[in-house]
Amino acid sequence: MSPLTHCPADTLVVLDFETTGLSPNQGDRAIEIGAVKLHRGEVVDRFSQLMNPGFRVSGFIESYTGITNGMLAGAPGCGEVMAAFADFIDGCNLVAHNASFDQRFLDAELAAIGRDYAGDFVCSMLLARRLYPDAPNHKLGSLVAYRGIRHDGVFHRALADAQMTADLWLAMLADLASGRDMTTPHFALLKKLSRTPKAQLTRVLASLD
DNA sequence: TGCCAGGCCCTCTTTAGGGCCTT
Repeated sequence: MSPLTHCPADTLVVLDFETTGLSPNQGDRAIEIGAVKLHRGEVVDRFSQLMNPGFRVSGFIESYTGITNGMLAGAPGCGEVMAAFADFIDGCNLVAHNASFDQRFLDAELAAIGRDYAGDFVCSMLLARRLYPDAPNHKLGSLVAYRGIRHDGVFHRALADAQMTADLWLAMLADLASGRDMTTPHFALLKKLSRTPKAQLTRVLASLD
């Protein structure tokens, strides 16, 4: 059976975690997952859920995310939420901003419940560094402003950040498609571009023409 | 008591160091 049997190749999930800190290896856990499922550039589904990590989050995290210990007290545990999320992604390819961060938490939280995923990860930040080298910086909020993407002013909440990342992804796809036949998702191509050394980028982009 | 991430990228590099980005 193909790993993408349940999730077509032209469907991908853009996701974002809010967490208790920076490293699952240091005991940090996820506290919120938000995701937008895109099919041929259109939003077809969303996933948004707080989850209780089993301990109190720091004041910094409460302030940074707006997610309070009170909000988490009534939330389901990480295992229950992540099981549902594993069903949601179900073989889809995945996109996140600074994907190495979200991938670490996805790996850790799914491993904790004996689940896995089959899709491939691409990092929107690495791709943005290639496509927008003149941006002030490559933080998600800065890129959204740089590219003129509309948003609702909510930052550092999982679904809002996932939606902005999805919009940034589609904007980058549109910029790449300018003058090119890019009617298909080209997920593998975008992953290749995001990891192309700077010195080779011009040649790779030229190969698309 | 003090410390505590990790992958990618650039450069004053490659026998390394430091900034960026995520919470």
